[in-house]
Amino acid sequence: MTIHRNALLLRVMTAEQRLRTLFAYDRTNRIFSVNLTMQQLKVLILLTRHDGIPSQELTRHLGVTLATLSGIVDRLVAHGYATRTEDLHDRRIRRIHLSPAGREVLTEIMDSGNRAQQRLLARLDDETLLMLETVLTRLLDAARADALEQGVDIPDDLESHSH
Amino acid sequence: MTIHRNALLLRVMTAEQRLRTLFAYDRTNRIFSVNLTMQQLKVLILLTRHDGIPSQELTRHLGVTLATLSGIVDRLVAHGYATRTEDLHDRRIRRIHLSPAGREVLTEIMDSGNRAQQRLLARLDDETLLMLETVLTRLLDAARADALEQGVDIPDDLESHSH
DNA sequence: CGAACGGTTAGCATCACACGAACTAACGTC
DNA sequence: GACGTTAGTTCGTGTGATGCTAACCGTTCG
Repeated sequence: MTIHRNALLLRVMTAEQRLRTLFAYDRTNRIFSVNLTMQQLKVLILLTRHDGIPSQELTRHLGVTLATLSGIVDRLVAHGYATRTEDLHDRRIRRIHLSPAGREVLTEIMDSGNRAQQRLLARLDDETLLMLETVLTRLLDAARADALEQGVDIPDDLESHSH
Repeated sequence: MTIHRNALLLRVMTAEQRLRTLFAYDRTNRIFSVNLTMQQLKVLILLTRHDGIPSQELTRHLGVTLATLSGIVDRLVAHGYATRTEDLHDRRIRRIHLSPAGREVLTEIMDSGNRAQQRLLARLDDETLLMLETVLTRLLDAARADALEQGVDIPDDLESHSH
């Protein structure tokens, strides 16, 4: 049983990998049209998981000084992708937030294969779609259980939608 | 029927989006540790779909001159991420190839949520895994049909494994 | 009040990219 | 073979982003 299960897991992961390969490198990806540097992208990614993070903490994640980070954030703010606010309890602290435009551009970059994938979904018969829905629902349940075990934050919309 | 199907498609896509959100912004992503600029990353992405592409075509995709591209490729070659070869029929033409190291780093960047995803798969019961396998197989079939219709190249390992 | 802290600014250096110009090798046509 | 065109590389120049240290200012805390 375990051997069969391992083979099954492997088959699933291999198939997934292949699909991902097909989608991941879509050259219509937003990354080709957006004007972001790597450090800017890294900050945006960090803000997705830690919106409102203080600058000091960002410097630790990025491994740069406050002076450098200040410049990076300046330029993100100038692009409209991030905003700065003062901490409520300590006015020295600047909290850096992802702006709606920043979130949007990041979503577009990360959703690189979405359009192609939607084309594929439209080709599936209803039975397969229902199966996929079941699987995804169980995966989301597993994700929530996993997150609980890891003590990891779950995005609000994920959590509120479970009920 | 169509209304039901549309609702089903929407549910599937929404669930997928949620899962993707969970995985996409993992800050252990290789992107935080690799020393690549955006233009270099773009070239690597392009090479994944068009390995051995002539320089001239790369300039069109990137929207830069040959002089600029030459520098970018120089640095990718220096990093060990790409190689240059001469075209077999026209010795003026340089074909740019993704190196194994280049492919590896790109795979690591794109597979940002892979470890977390494997943890989730291990939580699924066999029935769900079998359903997932069926779905993925059908998705791959759809992908191949889609690619044929679009006249798009399929990576060799995808094609050879269908038989 | 003074020391410590968080963030910003200025100055400087480096790197990558971007372009046009110049150059060389290669190709195709006459 | 001569010639015009093409593909790519190199060079020089300029720009922007990043990276650091030092100085500065406002804020916090003992």
